[in-house]
Amino acid sequence: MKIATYNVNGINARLPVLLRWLQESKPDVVCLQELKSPNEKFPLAAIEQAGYQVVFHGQKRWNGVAILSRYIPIKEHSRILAGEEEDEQSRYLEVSLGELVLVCLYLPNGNPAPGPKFDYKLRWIKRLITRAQTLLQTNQQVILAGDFNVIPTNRDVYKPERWVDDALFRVEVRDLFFQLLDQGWTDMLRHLHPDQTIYTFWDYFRNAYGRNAGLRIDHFLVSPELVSRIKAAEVDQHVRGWEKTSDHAPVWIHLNP
DNA sequence: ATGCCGTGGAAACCACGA
Repeated sequence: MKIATYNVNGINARLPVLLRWLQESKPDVVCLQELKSPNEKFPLAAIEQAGYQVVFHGQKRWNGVAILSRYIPIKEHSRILAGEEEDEQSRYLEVSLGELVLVCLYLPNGNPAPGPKFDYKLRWIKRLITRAQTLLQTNQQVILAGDFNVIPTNRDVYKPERWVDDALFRVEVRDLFFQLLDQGWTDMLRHLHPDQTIYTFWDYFRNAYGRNAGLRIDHFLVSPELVSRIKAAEVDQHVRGWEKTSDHAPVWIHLNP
C-alpha cells in the first residue's frame, strides 16, 4: 500500500497538478494539507472521479486538511486535536483505514519567533505529543503524516546557520520534535536514507528549487511494529518542477501487507 | 538575507505562508 502526504498550497489552484500527480503516482491513500478552501468550495467531484473517497476539513482562507483513499473505507475518528478548546484552525484529521490509524496534520508555522504564533506552535506540538502517546499505548499500527513545519537536523536544510532563529528550526521546536520521536516513533525518510540529503520544500523565489535550496519538513512518523513493513520512503521531487506547482513536493511510503 | 512569489478573499490591497 502506497501512502502519500502532500501540502498542496491551495487545493483549487492546485487541482490540475494534484490530478496529474494522482494519475502518475497512483497512491492508495493521500494526506493533503493547506487546502485553503472552505468545505463548500472543496473540489469533491473531481477527486471522486479520480477514484478516491475523501474526508476533508476545510476552513475559509487558510489551513485545511484532507485524507483520500482509493480502496479502503475511511472511518473518521477526530478532526480536533485535544488540549485547546478555543483552537478553530483546521490542522488535524485522525482516521482509521482498516487496521491502520492515520493522522494527517498541518503543524503551525510559528513565525515570527518569538511571539504569539510561536507560542501557539509550541503548544500545538505539546498537544500532539500528548495525543501521540495515547495512540502508541493502544498498540495499534499508527502513522503520523503531514507538514510538521519542523526541520529536524542540520542536514535537513541547505544552510542551517541561516535558519537558527526561524520557527522551523529553533531549538525549542526541535527539542519537542525529538521528544515526540523518543516516544518510539520512527522518522521513515531518514530511517531508510540515513546519509542522503532529502528536501520536501523549496521556496518559490530566489530560484530555490533550481539551486536545490530546500528544507525537509514533511514527515512520516510510524509506530514501532510498522517499521519493518515499510519498504520504501521517497519524495516525488520532480513534481516541484511542474508548472503551477506547490512549494512542497509529495512524499510517500510503501507499506507491505 | 529580504516574503523578491503564490493563494484567497475582499476590494484594486492585505494576511499569510516558511
